[in-house]
Amino acid sequence: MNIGQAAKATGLPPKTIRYYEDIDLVRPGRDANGYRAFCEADLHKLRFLGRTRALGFSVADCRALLALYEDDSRASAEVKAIAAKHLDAIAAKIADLKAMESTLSHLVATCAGDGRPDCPILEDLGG
Amino acid sequence: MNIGQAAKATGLPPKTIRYYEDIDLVRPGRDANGYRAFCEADLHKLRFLGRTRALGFSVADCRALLALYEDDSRASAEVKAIAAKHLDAIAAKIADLKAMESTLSHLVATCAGDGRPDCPILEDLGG
DNA sequence: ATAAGGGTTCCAGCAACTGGAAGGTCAAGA
DNA sequence: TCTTGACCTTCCAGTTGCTGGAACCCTTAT
Repeated sequence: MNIGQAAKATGLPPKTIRYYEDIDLVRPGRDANGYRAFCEADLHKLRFLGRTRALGFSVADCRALLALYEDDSRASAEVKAIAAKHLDAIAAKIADLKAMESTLSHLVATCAGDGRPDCPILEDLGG
Repeated sequence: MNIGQAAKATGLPPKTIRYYEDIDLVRPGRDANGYRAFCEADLHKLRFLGRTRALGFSVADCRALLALYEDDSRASAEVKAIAAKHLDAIAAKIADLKAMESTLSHLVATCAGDGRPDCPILEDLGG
């Protein structure tokens, strides 16, 4: 199976798949003509990576999770630790964004948004 | 006033201030010895940039907002448009993160996190 | 024969800094 | 006076996770 087919099968762009090979996340074989040859196990890994990335894990975390996934003697505590830490990071980001949203929505609400120069948004930003 | 003083006065790291000069967001003068010389207007700009960046605006948006700030004949509609668009982007990010948080918190809650290999997190990620 | 539509590699660039190296400047203390 | 330490300068490289593009090869159909 070519990279194009693998891309369709996994939902990842070909460029991304090449990149994942480049950083050794996946190691497809090669056909005689030099084309990458993806087997089912490769596709499975790629889908795994797609899901972990979609959950916002860093590539480093994805690598660690993949290694744990393939290690039958893993301790689930290791997995949970990575996930819990990421969950904290997500919560922190949400809090940051909510603070920005709160500030900004107040400002936007009070700005007339017409042709005049008076602007509470800029007044606030200017200090 | 040196860059170190300016950094303390604005809360921005010296490296960041140099970077902002590099991309022409601010243009401090120079002393005879080659050191940057920041005036009050420079500090004011830097504080403005610090606040806009803290609200999550891209540097491109910050540049546009700064230009509007310094343009007495601006229309507040332009400012509001930029801010409203950013507000939408923030809301979208929050939604994304909340979805991740929801999925991940369920998974984390169901994982024993002990020494055994059984792991609902990995089972889910594996498909 | 050729054209379209795959595939390959490698290099550059994005955002917004940050770290570090190599070196110039300045003020204070022995 | 010399030196030490804390500044400052420039420039280059690295970060994260891809993405775009150039130049070129392979396969299949017309």
